[in-house]
Amino acid sequence: MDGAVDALPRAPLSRDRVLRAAVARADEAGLDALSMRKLAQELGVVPMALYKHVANKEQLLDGMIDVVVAEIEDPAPGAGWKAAVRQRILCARRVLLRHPWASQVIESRVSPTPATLRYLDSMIGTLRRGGFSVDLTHHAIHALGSRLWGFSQEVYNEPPGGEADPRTQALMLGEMRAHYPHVTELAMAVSHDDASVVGPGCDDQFEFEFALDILLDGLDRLRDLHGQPGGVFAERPTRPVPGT
Amino acid sequence: MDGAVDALPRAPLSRDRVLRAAVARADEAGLDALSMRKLAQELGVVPMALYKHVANKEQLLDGMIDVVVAEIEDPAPGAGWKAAVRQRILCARRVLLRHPWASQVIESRVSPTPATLRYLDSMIGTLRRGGFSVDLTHHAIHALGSRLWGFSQEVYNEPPGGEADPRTQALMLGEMRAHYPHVTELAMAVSHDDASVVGPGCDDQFEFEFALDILLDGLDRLRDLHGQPGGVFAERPTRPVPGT
DNA sequence: CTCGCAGGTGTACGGCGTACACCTGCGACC
DNA sequence: GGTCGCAGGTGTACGCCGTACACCTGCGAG
Repeated sequence: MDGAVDALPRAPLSRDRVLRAAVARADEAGLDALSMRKLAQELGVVPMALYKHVANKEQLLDGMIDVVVAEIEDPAPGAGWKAAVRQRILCARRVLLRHPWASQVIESRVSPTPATLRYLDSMIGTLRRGGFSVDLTHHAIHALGSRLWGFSQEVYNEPPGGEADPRTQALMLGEMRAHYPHVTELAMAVSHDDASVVGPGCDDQFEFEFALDILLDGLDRLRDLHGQPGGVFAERPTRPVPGT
Repeated sequence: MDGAVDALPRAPLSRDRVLRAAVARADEAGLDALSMRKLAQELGVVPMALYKHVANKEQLLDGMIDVVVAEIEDPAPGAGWKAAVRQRILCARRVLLRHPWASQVIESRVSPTPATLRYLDSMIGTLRRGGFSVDLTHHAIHALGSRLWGFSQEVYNEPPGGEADPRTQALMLGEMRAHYPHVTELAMAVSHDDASVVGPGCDDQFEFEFALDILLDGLDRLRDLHGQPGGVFAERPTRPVPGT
């Protein structure tokens, strides 16, 4: 009974296999459904086996981010800095839309992993070659913030209340209009084709690019001021004195 | 032994007391240190007692955010839209710096609470009175994103490796320079006064205002285009057709 | 006087991350 | 060819978490 029966003796684990399985599970079942125990089960292995390949759950998450960030393609060479940055960030966004859990995890990381450093380095390089001073580059990276990684940190998409029957919904609408008239006006205008206030209603991709372009245009303008004597962001501007 | 001894029979719980205690604990011990059990213990009560005042932990977090957001002061009346928005957001930032855990919690909320709606409503109102069309207001809110709440969603502040003895640190610096030259250049320039690459080194407040001003200036420009015939963000512009 | 109910309690369950001791099978080396 | 070490998988156990559910208790309304 125990001879050559167990046909597939199960491919051996490896850090890579663990990470890929974790990413897959998070993709299809969400981040909450990703526990060391469930992941181990999915790999046909006892939970503690994972710890031979990742130090702990934090490092698992680090590794998962590395996998995801590595999916962001290199920029097409030859374009201007703005097109290159824009294209790359939109690519990052496409990647992150494939892995909806990733934004939350990226936010929670405390120190960068190799793939993120590679990405950052390349992005910084693009700006520097585009004529940005070191300092302006620094500010630009901060200003882009999470948009660098392709997500936008939306405020609440969902109205309160969720779905309810139309009658109470109409009632809630009245409440809303009374207490938060401006929010209501905006929500109604945005979802003008829908009958109700609910639903995403707004085009996330548009909003993302809208803000991205404001930032890129603003940075472009500042870049042009660079270099002239006393220019705003010439190399080594005086930093504001700390602690005032 | 059990007469009038237990001098303070403990003030009765209330939703408000629970929320304030939770905020206090998170402030001083961090979000990870906030569990229903610990919170109950701090209130001198058995864990399940809390559930008479909040439905579950999610609702506890919602309530905590409400407490924090309510601390954001109303704008001084009479200023222009830009000054009003700017001042209010900087106030929000001061509040959030007092409650470092709050940004993480805000991000994780799924539907808004009363105080956040109040805040949003007021912010939208300021923009509308400042001459923004409904649509441009909508885009503006999205573009500001988490900056509305006073946080900026920073990319990693901390370099990899943490603190180590100077020798290995110098070694790591070499590694860094080899693999990530642009990141290293930037990091060195930013922390030019420190001897090492580590440390925050950069002025978060400056970075925050830098990005904020780019956005506000960009929005201002778009606002000026409004209203003229065929203007970019006149009322009811054609939305990009979805799904292309 | 009693009845109901808001508010506090006790016990228990299932899930989590992971420390620690253990086993096992394979490749290196004498 | 025998031994040894060690990488990799196992089993058990601990302490923490959120919270369901039944229970008690004391107070104000009737």
